[in-house]
Amino acid sequence: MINIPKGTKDVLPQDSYKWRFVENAARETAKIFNVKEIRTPTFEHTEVFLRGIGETTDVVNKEMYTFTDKGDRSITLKPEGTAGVARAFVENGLSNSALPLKTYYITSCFRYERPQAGRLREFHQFGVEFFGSYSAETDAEVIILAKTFLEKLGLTDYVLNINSIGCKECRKEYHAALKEYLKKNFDALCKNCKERFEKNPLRVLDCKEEECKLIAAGAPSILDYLCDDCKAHFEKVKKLLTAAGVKFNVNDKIVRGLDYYTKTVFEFTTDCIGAQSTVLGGGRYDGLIEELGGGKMPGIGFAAGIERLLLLTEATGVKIPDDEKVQIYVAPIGETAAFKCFEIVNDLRANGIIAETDHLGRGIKSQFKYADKIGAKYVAVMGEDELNKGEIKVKSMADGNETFVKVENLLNFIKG
RNA sequence: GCGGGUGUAGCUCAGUUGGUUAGAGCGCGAGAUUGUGGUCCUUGAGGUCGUGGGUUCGAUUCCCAUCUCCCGCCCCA
Repeated sequence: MINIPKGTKDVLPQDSYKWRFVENAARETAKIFNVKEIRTPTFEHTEVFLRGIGETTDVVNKEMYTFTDKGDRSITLKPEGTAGVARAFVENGLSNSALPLKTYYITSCFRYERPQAGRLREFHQFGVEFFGSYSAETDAEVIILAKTFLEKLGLTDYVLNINSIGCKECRKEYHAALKEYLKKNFDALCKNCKERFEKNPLRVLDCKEEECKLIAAGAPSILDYLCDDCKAHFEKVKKLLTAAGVKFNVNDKIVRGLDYYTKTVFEFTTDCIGAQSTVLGGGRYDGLIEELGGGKMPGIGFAAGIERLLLLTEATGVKIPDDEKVQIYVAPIGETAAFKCFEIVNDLRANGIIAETDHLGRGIKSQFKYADKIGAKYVAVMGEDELNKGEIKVKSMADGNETFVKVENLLNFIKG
């Protein structure tokens, strides 16, 4: 037997309706916010992610599916959605379109990691990217969109954390202050954080080690170092969210692991699905388009992990509506009747009825069993008698009532 | 990349202190006076007991290795 690659999952026919439920909620939310779908390739030139996500990040350093193709090009399966969309934005000259340009996608992403609860090597994201607006209204709208989406799914067990990590300018000052502070506590830091000190001191704030948490608690806050513009921006985002009735915590310890983020960052987290608690995360990236060779162009977006959302619906008992059931199973008895039933079923389907009939030449009894299993609302039996009279005997599976219906009236009978 | 756990039927799991044909429930198939489902009953199919070595007269059971899946670290959605 050949088995599935590590860290991947089959979505089986009996479960796929749950995925469609999430995807439909995503598309409906996008529609209301006038967000248009964008589809970019599953793989890109590795360069896109090196430049976009940042060469020092863990995602780029140790988690990418990178290979050389037969034309000697370095290709990488997308580990996230934003960089590819940004590349498409630049390449297609979308800065000349009506701005802001609001896009979304539902896509597979790939990261070479050890699988665990809520973490797979191929996973799926619903993501949103807005381009062309610096305004706080845009930040607030993106966050409200995210919340609307989660609400549409019926989710409630989550909290929203927001922070501002400043622009290039104020982050520089903060970095210096943070390093100054960390230097004083350097010996108490965990092994990992000692390395982070040089490469990415911000990440120390995010460390889960007890000693580091203590040190992080006393660290200077980025919020005290924001420049006037960043500060005003963040204040306005908070004000807009509050006015919109969005509950949030300001958490100056949240840091995102992708280099492109600036100013507003946010995470919707839950404690219901294990250690991988972020179900949706994102932020502003005002330097990304330039990094990929475009002009000066702000952007902001988020991505939600579909598998994690599905885990959360399950963990919190969200009721996902059942998949569509077969409306009528047409059961023939004998060859001649089977021919007629095939015709009847075709006709019902042509009229939009979910209809099914025998494929295996089964007896009437097992046809009923089958019809029951697939959840058929009605079973219509056609044998010699019915064939001769031009009728069909329709049984309601819920109450067992049987009615003789003229074949030409069957469609109307089913409809109501 | 590092740690802990796990691996017996499609699924959930028993079991063998090493000994002839390896079990249950669920599911699946067939039947219960041959034109009627969901309950009950009868019956059937389905496992090289994760894989490869080793110990042994004999291993699914003991030992070693390896892989898988699960959980955690790291990181992120």
